[in-house]
Amino acid sequence: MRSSRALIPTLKEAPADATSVSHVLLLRGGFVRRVGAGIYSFLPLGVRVLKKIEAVVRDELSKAGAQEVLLPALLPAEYFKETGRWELYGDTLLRLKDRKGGEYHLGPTHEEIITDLVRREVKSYRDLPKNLFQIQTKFRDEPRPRGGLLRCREFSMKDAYSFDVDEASAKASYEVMRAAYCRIFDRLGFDYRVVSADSGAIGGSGSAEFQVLVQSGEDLIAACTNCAYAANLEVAKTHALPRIGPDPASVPAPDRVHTPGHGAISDVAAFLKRTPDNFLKSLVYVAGKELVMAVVRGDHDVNEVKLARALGVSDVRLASGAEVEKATGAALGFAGPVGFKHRIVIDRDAASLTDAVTGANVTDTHLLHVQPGRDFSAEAAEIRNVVDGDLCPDCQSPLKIYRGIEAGHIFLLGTHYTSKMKATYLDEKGEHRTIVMGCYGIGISRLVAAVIEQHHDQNGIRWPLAIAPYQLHLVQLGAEPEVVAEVARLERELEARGIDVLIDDREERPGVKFKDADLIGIPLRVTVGAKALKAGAVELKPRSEADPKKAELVPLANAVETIVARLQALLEGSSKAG
RNA sequence: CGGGGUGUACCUCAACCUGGUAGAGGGCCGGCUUUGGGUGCCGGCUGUUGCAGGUUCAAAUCCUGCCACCCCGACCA
Repeated sequence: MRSSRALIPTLKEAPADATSVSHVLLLRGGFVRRVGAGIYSFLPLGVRVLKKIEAVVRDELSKAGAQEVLLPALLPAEYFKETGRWELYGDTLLRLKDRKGGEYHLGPTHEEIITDLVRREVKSYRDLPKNLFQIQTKFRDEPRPRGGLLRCREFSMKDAYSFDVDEASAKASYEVMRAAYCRIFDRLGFDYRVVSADSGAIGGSGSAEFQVLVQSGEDLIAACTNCAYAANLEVAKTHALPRIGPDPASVPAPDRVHTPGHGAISDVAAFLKRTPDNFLKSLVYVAGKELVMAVVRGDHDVNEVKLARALGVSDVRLASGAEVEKATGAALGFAGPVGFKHRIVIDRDAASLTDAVTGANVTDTHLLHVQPGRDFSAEAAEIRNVVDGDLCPDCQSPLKIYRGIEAGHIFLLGTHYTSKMKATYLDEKGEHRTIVMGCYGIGISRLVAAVIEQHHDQNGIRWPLAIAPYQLHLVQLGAEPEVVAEVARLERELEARGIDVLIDDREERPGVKFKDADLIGIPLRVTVGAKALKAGAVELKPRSEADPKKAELVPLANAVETIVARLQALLEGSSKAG
């Protein structure tokens, strides 16, 4: 492809509404344009990247035994009504009506639709297992789209669904998909971790996320520095901490202390000359209609997802200042578990504290010498956030906290959907049994952004070869006949070798072309100009080389072979990454 | 949905506070120049100042309402 004929509108300046690196570079490089909040058009370069990612995904999934289908995006309401998700999904579901007033929605995910297909077509244990996937546009009316392609309301997703005769078989299907996902993420050149995760609204019994590790990621994950343990902070566990404080038997009775104006833990700690880990931090939550106090060590934070799970509710919210003051009878900052009249949940590592300090439920007052279990009773559970340096629950090595982008998520659904939708088969004995299901998602368009978040420098994108929009950027400098002829020869011979070449034949100054080449980020660049041609050579420079002057002179006679060899080496390099 | 912010040319922004004919740079078009990391000079095109009301002789500017977008939080591929 020749740049002079292509639509590759690069921008010198970043549009003001883009903040994430990938968003800025996708706009500046001419890959996408914004149409509305969380709605994007893909330009030619963007489409090429999408297609390359899709090709890798299709290849690995078909190797894993999955078959591609294409389900509609426009869906009658009846399917989601059947499983209750018509109500459950809430405002995230994009609903619409047809001319007759019939209720429809745009598909945010397709468990119901695929299950309906399978229950109609699969009748016998002989028909199982099945694994079906599609690559399709999904619609979710996100409360807050952000970061360009990182979180869209319309986005491309690969979703796969497995159907098995029983749990053991479903688990095997799940493991096959997990392995396929690892190969996909390896081939795409990601630095990623597979982490245990909460199943969330999709439901089901187990799940793992594929988290691409980047500083700008919105998810927090805890990963062991020694073994394979890794988990989303929402579910991460730790080995119990050693007890802090003296022998419980030696702790005197609680004693009030005047702490005027010192509500915050750090303030009181400094005022009382103690460290925050001597404190029991007490937060009042509303779970359903019930008030609950969550108690963690002063240097720890409550994890609301874990708290909700410990309480057996779907979510909790922090009580308002007024609610807290009504419940404790004291100003905000002086709540404590001793004498608290509602349910109390204490974090395991707070329960082992002895001789602790807590709020006294009296304004400007704290209690010293508080002893969990002796002075108040509470249910113990792991309800705090894991922090850097906590110990791995499996091997007790230190955990480290990373930030990540959730790029893939796999679920063991069990019979969550199939039982509601009566998707059954006849077993060998002629008895009806419920199909066991798994589902597997990859955010294809999100991956485009994730790649850039992980592969860029101050000059632009650095695509891994496997998904670069073109494999080679041929930069033509000047328009002397010998330059034009050499460019044409390379174009012909390289394309004959099956290489995707983007040729910058625009009438632009060299600086403009080099800047654009760095911005667009094609992994290998060949420069054809009078200067090198005089020496009978062209210049070769990988995008990964930061030094602008460092280019390799390659004699014309070897140019094609050298380029092919370099691309081969790059491909092997990127598939080893991650 | 809570909090914060922004809407002026294709892009980045100024002018708004203190009302008086809407500007710069980049881009784009033309000319000359330059030709290995966004060349320099000259000329040119581009606007219902987000929308609707209101106040005023006069509104980008002040007031009211609405809309859109971005960022931070609660949710998710």
